[in-house]
Amino acid sequence: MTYTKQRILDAAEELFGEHGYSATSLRHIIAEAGVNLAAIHYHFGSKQDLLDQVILRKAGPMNARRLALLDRFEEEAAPEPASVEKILEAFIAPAILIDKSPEFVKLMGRVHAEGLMPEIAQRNFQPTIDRFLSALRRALPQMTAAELAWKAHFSLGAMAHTLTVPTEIDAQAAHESPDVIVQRLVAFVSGGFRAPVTMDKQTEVNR
Amino acid sequence: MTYTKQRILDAAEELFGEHGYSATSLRHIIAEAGVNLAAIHYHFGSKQDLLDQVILRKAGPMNARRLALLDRFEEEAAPEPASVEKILEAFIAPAILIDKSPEFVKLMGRVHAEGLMPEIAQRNFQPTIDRFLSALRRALPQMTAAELAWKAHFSLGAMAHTLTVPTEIDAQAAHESPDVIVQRLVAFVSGGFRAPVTMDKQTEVNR
DNA sequence: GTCTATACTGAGATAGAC
DNA sequence: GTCTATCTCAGTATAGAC
Repeated sequence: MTYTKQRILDAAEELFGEHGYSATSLRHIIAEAGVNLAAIHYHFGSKQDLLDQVILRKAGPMNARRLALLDRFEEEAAPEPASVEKILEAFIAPAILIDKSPEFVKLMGRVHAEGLMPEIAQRNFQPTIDRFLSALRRALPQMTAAELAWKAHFSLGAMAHTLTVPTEIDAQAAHESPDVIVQRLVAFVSGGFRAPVTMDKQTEVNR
Repeated sequence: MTYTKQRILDAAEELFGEHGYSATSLRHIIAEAGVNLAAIHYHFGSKQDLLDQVILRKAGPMNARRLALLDRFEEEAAPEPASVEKILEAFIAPAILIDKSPEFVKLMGRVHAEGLMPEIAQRNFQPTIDRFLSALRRALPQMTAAELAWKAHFSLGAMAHTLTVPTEIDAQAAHESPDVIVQRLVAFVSGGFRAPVTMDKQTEVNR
């Protein structure tokens, strides 16, 4: 990897995380990186592809950490399946605690939030997601596939929203340590997973 | 309201919901609406202000419905406070079931997701949010303010993510009726709210 | 008051010289 | 590999027709 390419990736990670994807122009990035505009298109092809590369550079280690944690928790629980809490912790903690790099955490939150998770990244994440879904199926054998999929969807939403700047939270609460935030989020989504469904009646709203 | 202004609002609501805010150009909107480009700036000032007006046009009735439901549920439960489930249902259902207008539902999801909830809309939503937070405080008197704020934050994330196109869900599950989705989401976030916090130990990840 | 024609600035992208 | 110049299209601003 050339020096120029490296500088572009670093600047892009910082600026995308700080201001979001749309709000960051390639001209901001070249100013921060001290390179020429065309260099971005030479090395990456497009702004979208640059985002892909920024994500993929760190997503690999992040997902490896997730899978390692899941393996460990499953070993510790054997022969029983790992608990819902542990499985969700293995998925969530590496996303928030990744090597003390808050820029990347914010970036991942923004990428989820802006609906930009690109196909390339999606492909990269799919094996990890599949592995976690099958772990959850073992932990919750009575749950239907549709219900599991929805609960995973809700959980991803809660996680993504948490990764972005939490402006809705009191300033005080927002300054809690990442460890505490992980615990709060894991407890919340675990409660959601364990909650029973009540599908036997119309919603009250339509009475 | 002039005919031109009306046409612009309708076209903007449809296109913002369909393709997102950033991906929709003002020139797309004027083509759909059959008006002149400058008419947008005459009537609305800017693209951002146009989005504000699109949201405010329907947010008022939506929040009114939320508050009406909350009032009814609180009356029915009196003298006890309304249950967490009912409070959350009163908040979530109108966002998803709003007058059979899936375009606006998608738009609200995208606005939350792209982090665009503009200040004007924020001001418009704040009284409703405050009303619901105080209802939740009554339903969960033992919960600390920080914990309640975080759980509301997680719930908003799950809801916003759900409003967007649920590509991560199986095609089958995605075609469930809005009623069922409301029930699933209410059950999920209610479980999250009722889940106990376990703040008494370090996360396992750091061992 | 409403709307149109036109132009300005900055965005992402590309071709070609070096 | 890198840089200059240029293209198209975005949001925006304004002058003026009706």
